[in-house]
Amino acid sequence: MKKFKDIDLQLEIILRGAAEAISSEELKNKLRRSIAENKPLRVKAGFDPTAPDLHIGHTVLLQKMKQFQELGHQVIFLVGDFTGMIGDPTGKMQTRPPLTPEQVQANARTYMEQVSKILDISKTIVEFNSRWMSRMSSSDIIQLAGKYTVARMLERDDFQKRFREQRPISVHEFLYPLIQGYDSVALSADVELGGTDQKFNLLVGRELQKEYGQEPQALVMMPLLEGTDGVNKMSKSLNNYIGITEEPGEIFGKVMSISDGMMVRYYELLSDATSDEIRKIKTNQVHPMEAKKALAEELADRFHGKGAGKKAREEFERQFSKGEIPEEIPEVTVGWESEAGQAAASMPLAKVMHLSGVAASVGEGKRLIKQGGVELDGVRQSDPEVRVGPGNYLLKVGKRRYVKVRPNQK
RNA sequence: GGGGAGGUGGCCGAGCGGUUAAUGGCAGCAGACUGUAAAUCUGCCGGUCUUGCACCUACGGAGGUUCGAACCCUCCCCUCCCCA
Repeated sequence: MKKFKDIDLQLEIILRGAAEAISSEELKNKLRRSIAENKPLRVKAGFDPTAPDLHIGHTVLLQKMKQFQELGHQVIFLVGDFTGMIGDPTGKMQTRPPLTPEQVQANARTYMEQVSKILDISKTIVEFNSRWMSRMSSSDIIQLAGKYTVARMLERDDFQKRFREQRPISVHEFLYPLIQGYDSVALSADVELGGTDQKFNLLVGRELQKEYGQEPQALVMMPLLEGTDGVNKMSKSLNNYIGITEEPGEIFGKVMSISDGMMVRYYELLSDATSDEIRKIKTNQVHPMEAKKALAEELADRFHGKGAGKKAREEFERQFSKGEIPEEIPEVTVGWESEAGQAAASMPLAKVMHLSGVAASVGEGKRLIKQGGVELDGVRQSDPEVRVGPGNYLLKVGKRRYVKVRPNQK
């Protein structure tokens, strides 16, 4: 009974969806040896401890880790708590405030909770790079820094660009790739997984492993997932993300709102669909909307358990295909009070909207009414000054926001 | 150590003494069209109310000059560049 599948099958699974591998030849050799020695590969992937709220963009990497795991390899989930103090210079050049050990622990727990939706945690090694980094002395660090040259450091696109444009590069930013690379040494990684934006850092890992007498790790790079806007990479700060802890209906809805082009990409990077199924979608043999619903259902299921997707889908169809009101609507209690704290006979609808949280301000409420975006008990409102007395109301704002208003009168 | 540039609404970026709550772009929101898609078009886009060309808050911070300052002066904080 073989523990590992044969090389070509493994390789095919590993490279599926990957943007680049360095090199597939090396990877193949490592797999061959793994089979021969009946020894799993040590597969490392690093995560930043500052943002414990994962979105589906992060799961591209996690899916890949899961595939390694299912192939019988040892996956190492590395929390870059030490590197977090530096802040990866990729893209933004802001140094981040260092996290306290308690924060790191708390974040790590949250991480694990979310990651367990994809990975088998019991088979995952979780490491913190502070374990070895915080023990390094200044001279150790100087020694580490001595393993790499400035010229090579400047090969990095980001540094090169900033150097050319005479924008600042802090010296400590050079340490980031070195430490990330050293992590591979400390973990004796056979493979490192990362986004394409990590290419330079991953390559440094290979160099350092050579310096420290290890065989360089193979690299598997996954593309960065674009956000729901279809343009920028998915990120919380751009508010174009789909969080994995979001409600199934929310996940379903957000998937439905992406463009058809993005849908194909999401299929390739997130779905368990076979390449044959994906090809059918690409060639329009499936109605794009149907394909999108299937994807939305798959993802809702993944993060909320089997069945959640179907329920979200039914809810979605009721609300949008049939135009019915949703089953579950949040209720908000609103107090009808005048400034003096007395019970008021009536209040502007716009104010009710503000108090119930569907409008950021009374002014915005009026604006929404004026623009025809507000329905009260199914009747579209047009007068921004309408007043309503205390009572139970069903308020609809825009296409999808519903709220039930309950009075709270003293 | 010396010299210079700059900090404006979520972001980018105009304005440089008085109709400036502040041009424009992006993002966002609403409407139309749809498949809650894209593209497109339209409108909105600091807050409050007694809806007035009203009041409050806002152009890094604190003072000052002025009838009046985002715009001028002083001090402070911060960022960046050049020379050494």
